[in-house]
Amino acid sequence: MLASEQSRSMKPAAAAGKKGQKRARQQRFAFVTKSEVDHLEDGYRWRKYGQKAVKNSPFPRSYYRCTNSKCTVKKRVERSSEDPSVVITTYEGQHCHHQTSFQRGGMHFHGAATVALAEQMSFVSTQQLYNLPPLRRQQMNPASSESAVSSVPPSLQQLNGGDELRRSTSYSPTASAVQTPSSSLVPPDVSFDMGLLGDIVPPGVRNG
DNA sequence: CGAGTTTGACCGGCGC
DNA sequence: GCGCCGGTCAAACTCG
Repeated sequence: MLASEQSRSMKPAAAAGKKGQKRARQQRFAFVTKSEVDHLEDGYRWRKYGQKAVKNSPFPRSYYRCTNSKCTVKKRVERSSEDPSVVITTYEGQHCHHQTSFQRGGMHFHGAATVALAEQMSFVSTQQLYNLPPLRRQQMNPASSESAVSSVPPSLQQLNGGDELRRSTSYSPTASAVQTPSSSLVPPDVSFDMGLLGDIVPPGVRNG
């Protein structure tokens, strides 16, 4: 019986393979989205492959993967311990394909905007977003957690509940002191060629 | 029947 | 060296 358990021999480097270059290869960007649902419809198909309870938050963290075998994009979804209505979504990697399901009538395109935005920002030097100091999970006092929430621009907290996404969507450095102005949400350097957004989000909505 | 979700167990790295 | 924690896989279960 135990043999079956041993037969697992899971993939090395797969489990917490944070061996410097082993990971940290794909671009990552975190979002702070004000939403009641964890799983935001972004036009892509995600498959949940794990869920874990984290220390900083009473809410579990969900791990999603793109159903596309060619796509190695991963998504981490967790709620803010301070604001249960705030969902922190961390994307890792880039989609090598277009949205898979658009015919879904119930799709909330605001989520699509989120990801589209993410893709656009993906080449904004993710490292900049993750410019956080070498603070592991040690001194992760609740205060640090607040820092993450604090990084949320006031515009987020003032959302009324209708058109929140376009303003609540903001990449957060995750517990970092790197305060990024909302205006940076759409850096002028980035060619917002209406790539995905233009396809998903109406011009009016993109009015950052 | 297939795809997706759920849950438990395990690994690997890091901190102390 | 040990313990803790995050991250991933795999099998089982559920729903369409």
